[in-house]
Amino acid sequence: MSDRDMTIGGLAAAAAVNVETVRYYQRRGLLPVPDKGARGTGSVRRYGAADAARLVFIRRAQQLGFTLEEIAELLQLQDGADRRSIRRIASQRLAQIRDRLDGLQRMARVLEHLIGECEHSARRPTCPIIDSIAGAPAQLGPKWRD
Amino acid sequence: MSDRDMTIGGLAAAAAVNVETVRYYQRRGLLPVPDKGARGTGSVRRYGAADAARLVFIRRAQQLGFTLEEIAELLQLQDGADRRSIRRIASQRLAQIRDRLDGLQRMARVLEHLIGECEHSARRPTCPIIDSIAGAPAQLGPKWRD
DNA sequence: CTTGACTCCGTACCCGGATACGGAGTCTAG
DNA sequence: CTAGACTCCGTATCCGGGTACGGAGTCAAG
Repeated sequence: MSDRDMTIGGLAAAAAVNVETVRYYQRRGLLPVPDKGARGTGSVRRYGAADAARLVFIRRAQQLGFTLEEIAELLQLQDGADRRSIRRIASQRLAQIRDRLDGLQRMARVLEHLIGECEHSARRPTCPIIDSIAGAPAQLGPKWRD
Repeated sequence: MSDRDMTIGGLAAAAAVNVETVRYYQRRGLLPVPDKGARGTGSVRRYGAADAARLVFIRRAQQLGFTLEEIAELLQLQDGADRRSIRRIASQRLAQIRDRLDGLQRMARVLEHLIGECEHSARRPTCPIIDSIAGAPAQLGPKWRD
C-alpha cells in the first residue's frame, strides 16, 4: 500500500515541520510510531505518504484553531466517521473563535479611537491613551468593566 | 496624598486579582514594592489607592492586548509623557490585533462552511470536515494553501 | 573501513503568565 | 496571651506547544 520510504527527517521535510516536532506529536499520540523491525537489522523507523498526510492534517487543523488535544480527538473520529461528534467539536471551536473575534474587535475599536484622539489633540497636557487606560472606563462600554 | 491603608491582600482584593499575581507583577517590575520600614517595627508592606489604580491599569491594558512587557514600557512612559512613543506602541498593538482578526475571520468562515456542508449532506459517505482538513484544499481559498 | 550525516531516545529547557507551597514572622480579636 | 489569619520571600510547578542537547547506534558514500 504505502511506500514507507522516508526516514523521520524526510517526513519532517515533506510536511515542512521540525524533526523534534514530529517526535513530539508521536509522544502526544497524534502520530503513530512505526515498528522498526520489519526487514534489515531493525534500525531506523520508516514513514510513508500516509504519515505525511496525517502531519499535514494536524498542521491545517491547528490553523483552523483546534488544539492538539482536539486534533487527537478528530483523528480518532476520523475513521469511525461519527459525524455528529466531529460537528460538535467543530462547532465548539467556531463558538470560541467568535468569542475571540468579539474581544479583538472591541480592542481594535478602542485602540483606534484612542490613537486618533491622541494624534489630533496635541494641546491636551496628558496622553489620552494613558489617561483612558488608567482612568475613566468611558469608551470601554459595559463589557469592559471587568 | 495616599492612604496606604491596605495590605497586599486588600490591594489584591481591591483590584480583583490574586495575591500571588500582585507579587508576580512586583517581581516583573510592573508594580513598586513599598518600603516596609515607615512606622511600626517594620513588618508588613502597605499599599494605597495609587497602587490599586496601577494594578487596574495593568489589567485593562492586558485586555487591550498588550503584553506585560509592553505594559511595563507604557508605565515607564506614563510619567515621561512621551506621546509619540506611546502612540507607536499602541499602533503596533493595533496592527497586530488586526492581523489576528483577519486570521480568525478566515478560520470562522472556513469552519462555518464546513459545518454547514456536513449538516446537510448526510448521504455523503465521509465527513466533509475531515475530508477538507485532510485532503483537497478546495474550500480554503488561495490563502489557505500554506 | 572510516567518516560524516542522520536517527533514536530520554531528558531538560524555552516562552508568557501566572499559581502553589512552605516555613517563619506578624498582626488582631477574643 | 494565644489561636488563627494574614504576610513575606524564595522556589517550584503548571499550561500549551514546542525546541535543544547529548550519547549511542546506524547507514551510505568514498
